[in-house]
Amino acid sequence: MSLLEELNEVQREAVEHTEGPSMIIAGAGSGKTRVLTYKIAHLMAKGVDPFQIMALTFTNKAAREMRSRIETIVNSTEARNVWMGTFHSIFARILRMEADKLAYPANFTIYDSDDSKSLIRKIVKEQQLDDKLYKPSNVLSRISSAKNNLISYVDYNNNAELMQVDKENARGKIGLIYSLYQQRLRKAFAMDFDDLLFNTNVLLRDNPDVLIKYQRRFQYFLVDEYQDTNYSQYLIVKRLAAQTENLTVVGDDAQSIYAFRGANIQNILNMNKDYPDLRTFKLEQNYRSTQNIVGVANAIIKNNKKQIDKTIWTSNIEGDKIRLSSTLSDNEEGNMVARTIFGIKHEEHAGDSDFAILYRTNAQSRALEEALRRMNIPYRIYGGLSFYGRKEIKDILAYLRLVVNPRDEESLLRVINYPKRGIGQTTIDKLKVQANQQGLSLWEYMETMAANSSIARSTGMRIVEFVNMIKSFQLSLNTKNAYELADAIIKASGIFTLLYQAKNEDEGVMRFENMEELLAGIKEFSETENDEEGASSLRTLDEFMQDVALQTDADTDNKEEEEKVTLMTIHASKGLEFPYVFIVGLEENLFPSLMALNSRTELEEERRLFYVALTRGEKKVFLSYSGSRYKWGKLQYSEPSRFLSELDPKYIDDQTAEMLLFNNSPKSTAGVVSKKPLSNSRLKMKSKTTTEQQNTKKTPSNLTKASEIGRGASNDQSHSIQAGMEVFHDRFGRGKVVVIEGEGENRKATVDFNNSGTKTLLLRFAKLRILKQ
DNA sequence: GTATTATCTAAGTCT
DNA sequence: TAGATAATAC
Repeated sequence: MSLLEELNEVQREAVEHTEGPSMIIAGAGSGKTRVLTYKIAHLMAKGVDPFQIMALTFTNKAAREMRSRIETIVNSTEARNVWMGTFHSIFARILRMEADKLAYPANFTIYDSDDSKSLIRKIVKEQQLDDKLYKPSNVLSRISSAKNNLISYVDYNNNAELMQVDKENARGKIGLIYSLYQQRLRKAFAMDFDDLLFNTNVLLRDNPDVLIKYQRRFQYFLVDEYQDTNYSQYLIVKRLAAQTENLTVVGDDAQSIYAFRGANIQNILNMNKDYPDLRTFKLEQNYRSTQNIVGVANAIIKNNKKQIDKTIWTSNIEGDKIRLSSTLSDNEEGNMVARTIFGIKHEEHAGDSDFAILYRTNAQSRALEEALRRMNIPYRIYGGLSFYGRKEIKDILAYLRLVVNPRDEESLLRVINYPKRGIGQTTIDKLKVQANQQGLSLWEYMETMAANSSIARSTGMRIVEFVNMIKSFQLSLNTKNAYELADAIIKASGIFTLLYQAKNEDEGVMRFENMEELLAGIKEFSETENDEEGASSLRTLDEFMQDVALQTDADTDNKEEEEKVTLMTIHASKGLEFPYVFIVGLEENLFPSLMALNSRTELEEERRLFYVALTRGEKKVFLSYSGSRYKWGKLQYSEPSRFLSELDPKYIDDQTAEMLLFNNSPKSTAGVVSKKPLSNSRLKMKSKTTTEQQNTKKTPSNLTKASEIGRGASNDQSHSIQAGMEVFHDRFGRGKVVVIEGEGENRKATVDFNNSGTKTLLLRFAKLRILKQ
């Protein structure tokens, strides 16, 4: 079979092993997508009905891409019949079909985490709990991890251990909040993200007929990024695949970066316990990156204790070394990255889309954006405040959601007085109380008001008007297509006028355009044919809304926007590759994150994250850190990441010292960069001791805190250094001071180093130690 | 009930 | 810094 010829031996074996359980341990860049794609193609070529194949991918976009590649390979559009997508989207689809078994309507709403948090905030308020103790995000993550481990709210409240832990943390009411939260979700006909998986498990557990139906329907299961599945996902797969055990999982323990949302690496490690017949394939040849990149990444990941034994190698060229640079501020870091991109574009004829800038946190994107804009380099940011996260989009979507499911209370409250229609907080509070007394949802109560014409108060009239408006939209749900209805909603609700008028304000134009973009998206949806039901079927708003909650930035295709530099978090870059990769902000407390320093497991996850970042690069990887950075509006000084000292110097082109001087403009008073050598760890220890000596009584907790302004800037010895002295520099070694210039902050020394030549160093950075006066 | 102003507070990664 | 909420004035 010709399609197999394009695979290496292990890849081919993995593809040809179609019956029974198999696990593919796929190192970074080893062609796992290729194997998955070919395996599905191979199954189809063997005559397996594509309707019997379920493939769970990490993003919906990945699924789409895989699908079109399969279509090319097998030269047929049959691949569209493979069920392919993320866990959340595939099982949301199944839940909608089987909703009645769970006493939900098929058009239930999916609450995103903002909805979830706002609901929790309300519950905390209603229960008159301390909102300092019960922060929505904390409570939600507690609930979320319970759900991911299939602990229902009833189980939770009956679980002595969990209750004890909460009590000890002075958060004994989390069980109660969980219960109320679930009840409110149900009342709103809503599920949160975790419910999609939780309820799928409930569905398959409590309805043997349904389970059997899907076990028969799907004969082959393929799961990508298996290292990032949680218990809930694991059990769904296990249940569905129990009949045929034709299960292929692909993953790499070294790239597990989602433990924070319940991903359980044990799912990979325990595969052979669950499936004694398991065949394991190891893909160890990296086809993506240069030897230098593979080498540096391997050296990094070696610092983690727990991992599956494997050796990633490549026959690619050696390539350039990984360049490490430092700057004084985050803005300069941005400038440096932009300048480098500009240079490479011209020298190496690279396109903008060949570059990616990866960072640990979304907040870091701003300085980079500004720098790219200054250099006229087109870019696109993925994640962060994504399109669907913008206020104007959420407002519109809230209307659309409300029309599809009027019991969706989050949406109702969002738009009941937007645009302003004279229904204020006091009215809403009254409505809530009355609805509660009658045991009705807010919407149901408002409906009875509409039917009951005896209400004459002007506010009552406004409520009736609002209810009637929503109801009139509902009447068109099945007669108008999604676009026609959405357009009508925007106009009739007053949103269009409001945003049109706001066009004069600074942000207004953007908002209006965003609204237009959303409408264009809905229009496109309305005009595409429905795969399953043929061209005659109307594409309704109902249908459109089903996908929206699970749409992410990574899923949106950007046809005309191809040629742009990509900015994203490392998490979002998983599975992607770029010729040139910049990893920025390699600083303590940022990467690794401050919050990950408490435990080895968390720190190891950060290290895997670094590994993922490094292995995105094909040709060149650039690392950088900055001596200072704006965080929450304040300037904070930062120290180089501990990961830098783990870099094997033989792969590194260290430019940090040069950068320090290069960036030293008299104006810039920002920043303290403590130079740390990467060449050997003993030296590193030494430098640390000197730092500690300077700050008398530096407690461990101080060490982990971001240094405050003004602290650490002092260097006792730097003031006493004079020309003629013999000094020691951590990286350049011994040398003799030739001359001292400048005052205070800008005091610098020209030093003739024994082995490194003559350098001019800013004393406040250089951390010179005096050897001989 | 609403508009304006003051104050608070968040602070990580994602479906 | 910026978004959300609380307090205040109208």
